[in-house]
Amino acid sequence: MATHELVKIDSIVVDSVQNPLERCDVCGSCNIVETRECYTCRDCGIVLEVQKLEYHRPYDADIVQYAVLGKTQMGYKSERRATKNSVRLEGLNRLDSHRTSEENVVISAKIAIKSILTNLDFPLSDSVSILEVFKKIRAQLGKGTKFRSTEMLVPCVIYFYYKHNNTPISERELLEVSKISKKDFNEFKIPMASLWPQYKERDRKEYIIQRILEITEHFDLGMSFYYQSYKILSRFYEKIKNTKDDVIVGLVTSITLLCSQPNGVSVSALCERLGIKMSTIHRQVERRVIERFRVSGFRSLVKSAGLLKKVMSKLGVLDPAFVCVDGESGDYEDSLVDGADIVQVVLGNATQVFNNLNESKDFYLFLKNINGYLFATIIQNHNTYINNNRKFANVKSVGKVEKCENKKFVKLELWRYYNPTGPPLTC
DNA sequence: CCTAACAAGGGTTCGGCAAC
DNA sequence: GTTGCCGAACCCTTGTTAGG
Repeated sequence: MATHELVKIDSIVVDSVQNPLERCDVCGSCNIVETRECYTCRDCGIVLEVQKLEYHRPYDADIVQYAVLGKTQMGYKSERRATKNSVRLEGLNRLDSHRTSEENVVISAKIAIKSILTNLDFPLSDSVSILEVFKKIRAQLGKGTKFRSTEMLVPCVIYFYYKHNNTPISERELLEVSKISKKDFNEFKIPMASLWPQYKERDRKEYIIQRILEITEHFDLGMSFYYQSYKILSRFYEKIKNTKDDVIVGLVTSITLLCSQPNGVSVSALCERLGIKMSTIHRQVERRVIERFRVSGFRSLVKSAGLLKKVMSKLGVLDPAFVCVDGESGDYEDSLVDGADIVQVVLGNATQVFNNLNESKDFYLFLKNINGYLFATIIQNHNTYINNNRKFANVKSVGKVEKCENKKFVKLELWRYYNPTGPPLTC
């Protein structure tokens, strides 16, 4: 290899102003032109040592100046042949073109990553980190295995990289701009968890919250919508987490949407934005809310918005701005209260919750199990309950009752608790 | 101004597919 | 077989426009 360094010249010549300060190191010609990246000899195709930044990527001093054997291209083939040093240039080019298969994979991975990031409008600056993950994962895959190829691995790595960083990425759009099939993509999700353990550490809930915020901002629904969705998410997360992130986002935002005043945003538009189907949300609401709490009268997602709102209100997850106005939910509530049975409950730290001021007053919690729903009232004096002929006043649902195998006890799931800001009169 | 026809978007239902 | 999700057909509602 010659003492001078060779750099890529496969660019378009943007001007032909001769640089009088330079002379070709190989042929001595003064016929030097300035391209976008460098100064090039028009007679032999050699690029001079004087550096210019590449227009399409950040300048990398290591590659341009110190690459082993000069991993570069020395002009196009026709250019090399046209010079009087064609034999030597061809030889140098062969040396220059020599790369290991792994180096070729990295190069093709770089190209594939940048191509996908460009198509998805993600910053190219992420490509360096993604490539590092790509290398780590590929090193763990045995030779000849299915997902080792660039076409297979790159889209998978990009997907998990952004999911890990809680950055929303559309699986559908990713597959559209990738060569991997949906089937293969889904197949790779399982081994990926073991190949990249850091992925398990991602805060999935944080990703969902980010998506809720993104939806709120996209449809300009206001922060009350965001907080309400967040509250529903917190309340139901453990019960609804066994599905895709976007479906969870769609479920909680759709519930909020249906419980809020008409604002011109449809559930359909919301689902389309999330890349999920409205029928999926319909089924989720039916299973996770209607069937789970054994609510009757459900017709369909939108038609039963009022019913959904009543259920959410009774569960205590609706903010004041979303709660039903008086009289709106009367019939439903009454239907739940009828036919009560008294349930005896032993509360461990009840004093801290209901009487944090240590006043010398006794508070009694009376509970009713009504078709699996727990209703409660707190009475200051036990005799009040007795003297009122065991009449339940001001009852509200506060939880759910599940019978245990040992019928001496019931499992209580409280839907809300009361901050210890003072002794409650009634709940 | 009224009405009918049409289009478009939203919503519902059901079957298919893939994963378990 | 069950579950979860998607796709597509179909229905419904609403808005627009043309004709009387």
